[in-house]
Amino acid sequence: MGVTELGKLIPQDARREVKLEQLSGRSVALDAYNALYQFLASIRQPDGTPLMDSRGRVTSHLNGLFYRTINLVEAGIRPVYVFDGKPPELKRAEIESRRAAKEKAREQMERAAAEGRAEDVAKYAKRVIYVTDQMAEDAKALLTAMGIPWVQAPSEGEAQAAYMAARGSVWGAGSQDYDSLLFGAPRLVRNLAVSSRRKVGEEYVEVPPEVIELDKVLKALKLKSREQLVDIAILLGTDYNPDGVPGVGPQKALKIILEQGSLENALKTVLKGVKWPVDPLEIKKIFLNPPATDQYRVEFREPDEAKVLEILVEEHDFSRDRVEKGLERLRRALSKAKTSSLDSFF
DNA sequence: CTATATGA
DNA sequence: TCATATAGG
Repeated sequence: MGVTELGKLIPQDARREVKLEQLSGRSVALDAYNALYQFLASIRQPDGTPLMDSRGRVTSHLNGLFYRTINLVEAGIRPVYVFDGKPPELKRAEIESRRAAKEKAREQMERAAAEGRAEDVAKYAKRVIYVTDQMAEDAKALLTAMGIPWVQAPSEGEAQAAYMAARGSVWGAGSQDYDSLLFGAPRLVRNLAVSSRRKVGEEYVEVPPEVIELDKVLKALKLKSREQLVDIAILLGTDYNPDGVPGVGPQKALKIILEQGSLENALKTVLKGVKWPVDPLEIKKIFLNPPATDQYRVEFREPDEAKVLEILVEEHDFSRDRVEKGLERLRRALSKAKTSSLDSFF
C-alpha cells in the first residue's frame, strides 16, 4: 500500500520517465514483497486462478520473478531483491485490518463461486492475495540459483533498500510505493518492468519506468528536508496511520508543513485536538531512523542452471523448453555484462 | 506480468 | 516485422 497520496504531490518535473535501457549499468534494490505481490495479483487466468503446479502450489510469483529478472539483467540492470523482516510494532493494527479485509473478501469470493458469478470470483480473488513465508522462501531459492543477490531486511524491506541506496551500495531503490523516499533513498525507480502496458479500465496505457529523485522532490515542493516530506506523508496517511488526518489532502498537508515548519509545531497549533491511531511522532521516528543492517553483499554469481531447472521444472512443472530459453538469455546477458569493461556484474 | 503463437 | 490474442503452471 504505502503512501499513495504522496504521489499526487510529486510534480512532473521531479519525475523522469526513462527507457529500461537508460538504466543500463545501474544497480537497484528492489522491494521483493512489492514485486511478488504484483505478480500474484496480475499473473492469473481470466477466471482469477493463479498459476499453480500439479500439487496445487501457487507459482505466479516464480513465473513473474524469473522472467522479470532476466529482462532486467538483459537491459544491463543489476537487481538486488530486498525481503521484509519483522514489521514494526506500530504496523500491527494496519496488518490486522488488512487481514480482516482479506478475510471478508475471501467470504465474498466463496459466495460468488457458490452462486456461479464468475466475474465476481475473479474480482474478489485479487483482494485475497497473500505473500506467504513459503513464497518468499521460494523466491529466495530461485534468486540464489539464478545468481542474483538478495538481502534479508531486519524490518521493512523498503527501509533496507533505501539504506542501501543512501550509502551507495546500489544506485537506487525500486518499488511502486513512495515510501523509499521517506526512508531516505536518494532515488526511487517506479514501474521497473519491461512490458510496461497496464490495464486501465478496458484500455491499455503505456507505463514506462520513472526515476524520482529525493532532492528534486524537496526542491519542487520547497521543503527544507526529508523530515518535512515525512511530516507531510504522516498527515496524508502511511502504513502506520492509513487514514491520515481527516480533511487533509496533499495541498493542505503541504501548506501546513510549509507554514508550521514541522509536524511537532503543527501538532501544537493547527492539528491540536486531532485524534491519532498511533503516536505520529513514533511514525516519524520510524521513517527517519528505521532498522536496517549493513550485513549484506551485493554479489552476482554464475547461475546454477541445474538448480534453476530443478526448482522450476522438476519441482513446479514449468515448461523445460521455456526455462531453458530463459536461462540461455540470462547466460548471454551476464556474459555480455562480464566482458564489458565499463560495467562488470561480477 | 511476460512469452509465445498467430496472422496481417 | 508488427500488433494483438492467449497461454503460462
